[in-house]
Amino acid sequence: MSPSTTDPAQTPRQRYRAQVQQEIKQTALAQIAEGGIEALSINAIAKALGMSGPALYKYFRNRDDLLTALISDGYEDAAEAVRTAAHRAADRSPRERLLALAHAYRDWALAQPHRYLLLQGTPATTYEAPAHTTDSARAVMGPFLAVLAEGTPWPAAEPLYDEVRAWVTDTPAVAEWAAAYAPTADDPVPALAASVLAWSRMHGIVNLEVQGSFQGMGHDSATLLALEIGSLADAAGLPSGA
Amino acid sequence: MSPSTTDPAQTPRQRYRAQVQQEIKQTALAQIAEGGIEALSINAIAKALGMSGPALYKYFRNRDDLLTALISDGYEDAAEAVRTAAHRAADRSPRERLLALAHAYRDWALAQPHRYLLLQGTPATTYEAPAHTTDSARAVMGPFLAVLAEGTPWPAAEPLYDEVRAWVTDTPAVAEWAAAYAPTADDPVPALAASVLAWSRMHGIVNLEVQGSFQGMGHDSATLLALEIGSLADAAGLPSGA
DNA sequence: TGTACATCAGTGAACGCGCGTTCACTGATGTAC
DNA sequence: TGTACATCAGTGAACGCGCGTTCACTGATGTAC
Repeated sequence: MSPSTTDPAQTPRQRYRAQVQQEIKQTALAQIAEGGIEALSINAIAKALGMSGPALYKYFRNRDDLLTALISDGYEDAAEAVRTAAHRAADRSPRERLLALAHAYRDWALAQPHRYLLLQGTPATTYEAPAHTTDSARAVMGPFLAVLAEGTPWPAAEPLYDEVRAWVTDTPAVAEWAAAYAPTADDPVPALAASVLAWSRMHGIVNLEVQGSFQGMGHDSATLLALEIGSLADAAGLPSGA
Repeated sequence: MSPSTTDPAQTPRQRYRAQVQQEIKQTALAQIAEGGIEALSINAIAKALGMSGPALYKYFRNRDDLLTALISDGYEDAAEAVRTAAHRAADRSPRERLLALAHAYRDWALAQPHRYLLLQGTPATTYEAPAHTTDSARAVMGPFLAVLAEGTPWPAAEPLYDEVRAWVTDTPAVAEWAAAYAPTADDPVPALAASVLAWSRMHGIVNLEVQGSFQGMGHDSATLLALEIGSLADAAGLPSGA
């Protein structure tokens, strides 16, 4: 939320510029929170900030540029939230750490649903997702991989192994990513497969919750998440002892 | 897709009216397929059909009305697809039937992603979901419940039971729904809890796939779905024999 | 320290656009007697 | 069977609106000598 609060290497002008840019993004988020992506309007933001419309073009090349920045920020922020949870739970058991990560992600999503939907909601067709989105998603997923690398191969997940292995060998970026987050594992495939499972289970729950689809089904999603991620942890052989 | 193709009880005028209404909806879907919900425009539809803009107001009160109709149709169609799969797999084992339902749902979603996103994508904030949406979702979920009712209570899912039980007792519509799809079960709660799990697992996978989030993770979602729903079937005690 | 110049944030007018929606109307189709 | 009337699909003009974006500009801030 507050990157580079004060960087002494910046000139006053640069600092001012960064600050206004930040204000624009915040106002944009407020608008999206209220009316969805379609409510994001350059002119309306300018008005809210007491500027003329064209002034914003000094800060963002166009509407898509602004949207891209918001999405990037969102991924970074989510990754940060997950990373923080990982640090805080560092001395707990792997099983508990995995649960902590999942709950942190959910909490982040629920605290600012509009931002979550910016990342996971319907992709705007006009807007072309930049390539680095994939990297950003991996930054969020990384800590999950790291924990799951402490587990053991898992017979039931084997059908996925071939595909996941092909993925790793075909995509250098993935190999690097796996090496970064699961450096001790001699074969990252089982942990990667487990990560994909964790990812889809977690998003299944959080998506439905954020979109309100669970309103008609009276249950606490936290319980559901604990159950699903917990059973995954067990299946993946994550130690639960202290 | 083609409700009431020819109903002899209708006057010619009514038939014509129904047909034009159908054409409008089809054109609307085509536009959404191409440019997302924000591309849905009364005027553009009229143009595509060779009519003047205001003519559409003879068929739909306004834009939201049309959108509501599209969503209703979508739910009905999805429910139909799931029901068909249930009938076709009627003589297979419960486990295989559950898998068939899930795959049918996924297939439906992948065949027309824009329609799926209409139901499961980001809710348009301007658009207020009508109450009967919940009923429609239940019509899709029903067959899953019916199959899962053939399973056995499942210790690991017990944390959910209390919440689900409260849901059933507090909501008459849910009790009715459960009675309709799981009539033989003396306690529908375990099957309901299992349904919620199936629902979230399935949507986790399908959502991510439809939104393209899985592009960067090279695996076949069908495998993933089979794995996740299969393990759920096992855990829920669904017989797999013929 | 003072002057000349460059940078750059922000303005106001203007562009063309497509949107949803209303209104009074025309003319064809169907209905009642 | 023919005539008078009602229904209703569709039109064209018009409404006000907000949008993204461009352009030539002003005036303040910063920089170089």
